[in-house]
Amino acid sequence: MSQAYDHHAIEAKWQKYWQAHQVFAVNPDTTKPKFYILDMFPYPSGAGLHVGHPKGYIATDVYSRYKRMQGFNVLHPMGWDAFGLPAEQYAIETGTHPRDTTRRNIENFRRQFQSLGMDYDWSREIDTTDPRYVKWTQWIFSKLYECGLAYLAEVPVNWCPALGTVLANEEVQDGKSERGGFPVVRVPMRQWMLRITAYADRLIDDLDLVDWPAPIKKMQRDWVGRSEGASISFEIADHPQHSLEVFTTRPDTVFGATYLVLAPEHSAISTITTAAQHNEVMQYIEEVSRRSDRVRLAEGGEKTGVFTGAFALHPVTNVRLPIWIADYVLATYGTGAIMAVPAHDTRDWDFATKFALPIIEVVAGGDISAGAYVGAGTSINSDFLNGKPTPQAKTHVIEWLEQKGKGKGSVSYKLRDWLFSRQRYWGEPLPVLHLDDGTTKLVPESDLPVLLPELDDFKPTGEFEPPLARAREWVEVTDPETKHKAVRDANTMPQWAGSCWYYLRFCDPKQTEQAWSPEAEQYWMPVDLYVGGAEHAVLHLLYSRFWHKVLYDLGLVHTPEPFKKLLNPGMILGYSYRYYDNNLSDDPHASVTTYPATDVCLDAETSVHRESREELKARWVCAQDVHWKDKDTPCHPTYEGLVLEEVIEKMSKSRGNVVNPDDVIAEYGTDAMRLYEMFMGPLEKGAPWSSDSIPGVHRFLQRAYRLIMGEQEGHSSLSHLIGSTGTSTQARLTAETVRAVTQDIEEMGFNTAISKLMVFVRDITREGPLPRNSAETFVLLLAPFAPHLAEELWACLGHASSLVHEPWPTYDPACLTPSDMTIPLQVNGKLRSKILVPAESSKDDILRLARADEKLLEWLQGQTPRKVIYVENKLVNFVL
RNA sequence: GCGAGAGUGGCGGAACUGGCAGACGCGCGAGAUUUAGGAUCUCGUGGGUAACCGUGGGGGUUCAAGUCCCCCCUCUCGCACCA
Repeated sequence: MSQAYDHHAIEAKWQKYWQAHQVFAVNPDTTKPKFYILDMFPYPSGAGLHVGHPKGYIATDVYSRYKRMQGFNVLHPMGWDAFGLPAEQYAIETGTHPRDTTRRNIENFRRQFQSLGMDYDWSREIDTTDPRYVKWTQWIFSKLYECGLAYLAEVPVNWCPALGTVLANEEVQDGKSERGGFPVVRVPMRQWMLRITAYADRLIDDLDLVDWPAPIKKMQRDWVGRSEGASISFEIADHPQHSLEVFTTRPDTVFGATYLVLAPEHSAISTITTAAQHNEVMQYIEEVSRRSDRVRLAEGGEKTGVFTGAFALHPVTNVRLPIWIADYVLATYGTGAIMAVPAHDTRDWDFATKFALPIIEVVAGGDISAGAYVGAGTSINSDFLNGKPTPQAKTHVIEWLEQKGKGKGSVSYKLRDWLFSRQRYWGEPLPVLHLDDGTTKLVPESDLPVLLPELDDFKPTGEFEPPLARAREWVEVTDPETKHKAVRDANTMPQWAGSCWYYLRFCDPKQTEQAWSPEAEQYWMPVDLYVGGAEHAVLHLLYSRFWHKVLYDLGLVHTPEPFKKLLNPGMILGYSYRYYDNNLSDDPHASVTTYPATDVCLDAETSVHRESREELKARWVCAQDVHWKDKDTPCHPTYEGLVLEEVIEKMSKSRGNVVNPDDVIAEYGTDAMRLYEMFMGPLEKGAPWSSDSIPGVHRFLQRAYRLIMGEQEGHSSLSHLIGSTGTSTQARLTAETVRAVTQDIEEMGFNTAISKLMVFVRDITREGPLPRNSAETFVLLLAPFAPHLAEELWACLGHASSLVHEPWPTYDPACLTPSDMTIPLQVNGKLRSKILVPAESSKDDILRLARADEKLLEWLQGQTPRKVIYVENKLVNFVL
């Protein structure tokens, strides 16, 4: 007996059909209502897609197919964020040009997407490395430059010698590079910066305009980190021409300031440090610069610092306050200097306690001997502020400082300007010329794009010189205007650049005269639904909002925000199997001792042996290779008796827990794979992949196939279908399924929508043969989830063309009313009986029937209920 | 440490404003039909012999609590000296 539902044949057939008939091509008719649904486009990595990736893509595919059937003109595009380090790393190792690697990877990704049956309009495909795209990325940079939002600055950067490049703060974790885990040191360097801080307030305020998950909004607000306070100027004893600016959010505590602290990088240090303290200070600064963040972290916040020998004068009392240097003050926040109020700031309290500095209480309400009191209260020991509650004290002291010219109200942000240069090859060159006189100018728009020079060797130079600098004839040019010698900027843009505006290019991807036409932008923007991982909660989403706002100010886009609604699909995780060994250097010839996870514990961030404290390294066994001693005991395949630890974590090659969608599709088909990923649970929730559950959804598809095609094998016979709408029960189930599935899709509740389709297939033929109307309705409801099977069934039902543009089914609400209903009867809130009553029963009818119910009477035992609660058409509760 | 979210059968998960806890699926059990298939169908499946007990634990509000209030525990994810 052959399998009736041949997913291979059906899926191949319809994917071919869709492509041949261009059914997903965007409709140029701009009078129709539009819906722009966007996936965060992927970086086409060499590993290809694993089953964790498609979850969000499948969800948008379901939703966009649904919207299309609802009559919307849907824009659902896909493209490639194709610049990036891995292709360059691969080029360094193998000499393969990143362009070739990228092209190959893109082809593989496109093939995988197509095999998933995605409804993308491939004619709108974008590749950020395409010169036709790079041109406009550079053009937008030019706009930023012209607006004064791009500037060169000497800033301390994260230099990673192993990668030969500078990394953004976000790419450094615990003092190591996020990619590769190489050590990172801080070095000053001349860099392009983008003035995102100029938009700080709007990046916070305009969050009110978008429908995003609350946690993401909060993360963005915190990242921008606006805080209001005052900057106060302190004169320095014996240096009348110098003063120190500090920023504080608690100017009301100014009378509690007992010392000042400068960040180790503060520029005033060399001026004010006394001869006696000079050596100690220099030594401290040197020490701090060598200390990685990781070491700081391990110290658990223990304060360190050194006295400069200098004193500042309190702006009100003129008391001499010692000036210290400590690394708990950050150079990059506020003014890099603080007034320390140990009584009311935890960090200052710790520091003052350690170095025996005075602590003066100036806000009542806490116990200063036990720790800092950081709450609000009434000012004390504070001269003209005494008796004032904190908010008034703040306002008052700011007024006083402003009058005396010793300070002013001010706002500080955690957000810093965006470091925009990378010393890499595989990125967009910055369209800038450096002239002899030290000035810079843009490459004229007519000369864009500035393309990458061809290189034979992609290795970083290892010096503070980008790989592009090696291409001498590319770097050395003549300024087309002045005919003077000039050099090209040899930096490239960070990977974020391309993804900052791709959603605009999708509106008009083939445009050659401009980045996008105003008409296309006007029609398609904003993105109605944007779906992608929460890992981009701050960086990508903040950067692209920033660019968008600049473009908005220039009148190039018509909405202040690019993404109306945002959704973060949860990650699909994998089971991986872990043990440890002591081969820290990965030496293949070393003699290695292995340990099970039970022997290992964590010391700060490092894995160490529970007893010997020897440092160990985690190792993983590929899931397929695990030897199962019994069903709960995974063991190492070769090291006898080594029990592995089962961990659920993000899928990655290094963990050996990757499931390839190609394999799943080959076995169960795309429709089953899509259905499984949507059925796993709520979209936003992460869950481990479990291949065991796929046969379940595959069975459902087979049942659906047989339901429509009939039980007969070999040939399709639809003779079992009846023409009418069937029994009232069948009509109701059909209407109810339309209602429920529609509502669930609207709410992105795909798992429950699928369960309702399952109920339909199970129950629709209980009372009689399948009515044609129910069959067609069901096929249309199934279409967004299992589009290939649905198309096949639709065709078999006698339709000549694809169902992609069929109207979404509707229902007659009158059909929903059942002829009777079950009313649960409770006694004291506990379910005791149920009665079946006609649907149109009144309250009195129901109560009368309830009181007559035999089971209930037993429970009442002749007592008269003290109270009877009736919930309309829901339940009756007798309270004794 | 701070912030956010989540704890429901053997498992993934349902349950709109408080109103029949466990939809649907996996797994498991029984049967039917079969006899080389990862097949199909039907029935059953929270625990307990029962009364009863059951949504992380403990209190509370209510006729009625997974849902509301208070306290506590655990897990996951962000942030981490931001003055």
